[in-house]
Amino acid sequence: MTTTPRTRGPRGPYAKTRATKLRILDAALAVFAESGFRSGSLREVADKVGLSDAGLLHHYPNKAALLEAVLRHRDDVALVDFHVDLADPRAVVQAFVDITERNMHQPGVVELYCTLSAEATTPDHPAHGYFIERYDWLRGLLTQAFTGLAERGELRDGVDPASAAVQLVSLLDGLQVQWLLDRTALDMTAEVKRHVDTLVHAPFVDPRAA
Amino acid sequence: MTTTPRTRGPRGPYAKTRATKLRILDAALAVFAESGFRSGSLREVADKVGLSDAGLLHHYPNKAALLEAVLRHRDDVALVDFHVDLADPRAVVQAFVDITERNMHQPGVVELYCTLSAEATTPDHPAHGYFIERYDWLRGLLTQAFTGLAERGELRDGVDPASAAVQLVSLLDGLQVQWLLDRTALDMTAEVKRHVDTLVHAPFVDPRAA
DNA sequence: GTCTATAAGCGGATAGAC
DNA sequence: GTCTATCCGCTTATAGAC
Repeated sequence: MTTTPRTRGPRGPYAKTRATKLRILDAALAVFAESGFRSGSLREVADKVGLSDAGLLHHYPNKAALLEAVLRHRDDVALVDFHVDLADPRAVVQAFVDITERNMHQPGVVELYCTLSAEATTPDHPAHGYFIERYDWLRGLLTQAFTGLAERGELRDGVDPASAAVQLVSLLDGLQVQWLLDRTALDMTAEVKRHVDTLVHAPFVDPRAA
Repeated sequence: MTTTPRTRGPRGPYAKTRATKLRILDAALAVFAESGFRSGSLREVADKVGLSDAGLLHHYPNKAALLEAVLRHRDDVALVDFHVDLADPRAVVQAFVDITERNMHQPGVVELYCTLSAEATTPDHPAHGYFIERYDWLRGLLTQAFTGLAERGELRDGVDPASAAVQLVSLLDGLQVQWLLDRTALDMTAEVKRHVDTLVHAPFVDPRAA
């Protein structure tokens, strides 16, 4: 008794529902990015899609479910682009530079994570657990990468891998706030590159160029 | 014709008003810190103080005015503690380490700036201008300090003062998000010290210890 | 699958009594 | 200086028609 999930496939059954859901996720991303989860309203999302409130709630049972869907969808999309060999420390670090570069061309996504991560620091926020896990994962990934670099003797003396991981993640987040406030104030990619160069024995060349 | 400002002085006229206003500012800080400006409600602030909504609005004409008062008050308080010789580059950099140390003992204040700065990245936010100016000021202060260190040959080779300024400010902000999410995840002060040590020729001793 | 109607509540802000 | 009363708008969510 195998039941095919009927929402799968671009042209399968429920194709229209699937398309609507994607449009809803896009609109919700924009609204939550600009106003956060608490202040962003379902009505504004619905208006953007051309639906009524009730129409929207047919697809996602409530507001928190919609937020979770937005975050899960972003993760899915990100994972498609971001297929990096986790065993290659240089590739992992380079990926963070690349992501920064890409982020400068999608300010909406930057705004989403910036706004939500701050909002979600309170324990009762629906995305609180999500962000704790996310940062744990990011720190772990980078700690492993820096450890790998250290073993190859490519890390500058006195640099602690776990510490370098925390600091790189912090740098990315902090740069985003200043960049969102004033996009002429700084060049995010350049700053991240410069920072990485202070950690790793120069020159840190893109491993894909080899 | 000199008119004495009657709200001045701890025991002068309107002393009660002054005390009430301070209690309001404390309560508002807590509410805006936890929920941000948009989601935080005047009612919650009023309840904390033991006032009605209307009673609160007698002291501050509207919500935005209350937020501005909170931020201005925080600046006043901070300036009292933070009287650093701006001509001494080491003292300025050390002050940022000290502030981080102090912040770990007042998470409410950290939450306030973390939440509001993210929320205020949208141009229509009442604190948008405040945060643009604040970051400009912080970057300028640190750029000057790092330039001074460079002139004395105390900056590591290849470190650009303006870039170091942006990165230190970013690091502080980013650390705060992760710290608020999980206070066991990292030691903010230790990370800031470590970062400064990678910029300045070690050892970077507290100038007050000399 | 999307709508209208409706419930039930909270939001900021004003007017005027005390 | 603080209150009560009130206005009006916006919020999420449900029920049921189409």
